[in-house]
Amino acid sequence: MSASPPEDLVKHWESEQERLRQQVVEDDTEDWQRRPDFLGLQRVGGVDLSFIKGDEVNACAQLVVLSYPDLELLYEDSQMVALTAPYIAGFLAFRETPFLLEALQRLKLTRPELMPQVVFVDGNGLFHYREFGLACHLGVLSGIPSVGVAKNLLQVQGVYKNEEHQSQIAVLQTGGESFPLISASGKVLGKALRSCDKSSKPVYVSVGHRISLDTAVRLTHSCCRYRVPEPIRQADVRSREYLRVHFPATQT
DNA sequence: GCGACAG
DNA sequence: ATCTTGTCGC
Repeated sequence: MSASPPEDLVKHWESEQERLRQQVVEDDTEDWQRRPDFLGLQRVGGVDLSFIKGDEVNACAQLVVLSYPDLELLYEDSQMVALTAPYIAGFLAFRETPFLLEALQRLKLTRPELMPQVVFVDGNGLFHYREFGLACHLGVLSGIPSVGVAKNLLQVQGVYKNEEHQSQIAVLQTGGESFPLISASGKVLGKALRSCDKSSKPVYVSVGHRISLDTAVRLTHSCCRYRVPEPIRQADVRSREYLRVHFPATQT
């Protein structure tokens, strides 16, 4: 048996994304999503991976569940994992999804009553080269409503990080204001959101699964104490803290 | 060859 | 993702 050349692996991944893309539900499927105050929403999840400096393989996979609307910690799980897939822009899901699904599975087995009603993902959803980013991937494979929130703009489908984009950002004055990210074909793939009053740098929100874009943007804003929505921020903080405690930097 | 490149 | 201290501002 010989390993497939990297280019063959990428071709396989592309076809897998195109196949799973058909299963994405871009609409609100839950009652709480249609309520002005999200009445009925009680648990929001966040996932993230943090890495040891200079180590491409070992990472801490983190899942947190926060209460809504108070955003207090209900559950957290940190697990060291060994990644196998490399990071390739557009294929982040093949690197991270397996370990995020495992975390959700552990929660289901140990504390099923704490399963989140929606999960925030560090990365894009439909705002992606083939409209199937990490948030869609995790959403479809888990069946849980998901939202993608990227901290940096991915130049995709005719959306450019140019002066026009910068001027659109400059118009956003207060938390909650946004503008659409429109593909060359005219579809709104996501929105740039000023997530709080304090930060002028927007986050990029897109549909993962089982939620509409407008609901995803509104929910993201309602989960922001700082620029990054609290579920993702907590997952990031806690996974890095785990690494700091368990893998202290080597001193010279 | 040059630029882009979620995390 | 991570490399990295101080610094300006509320």
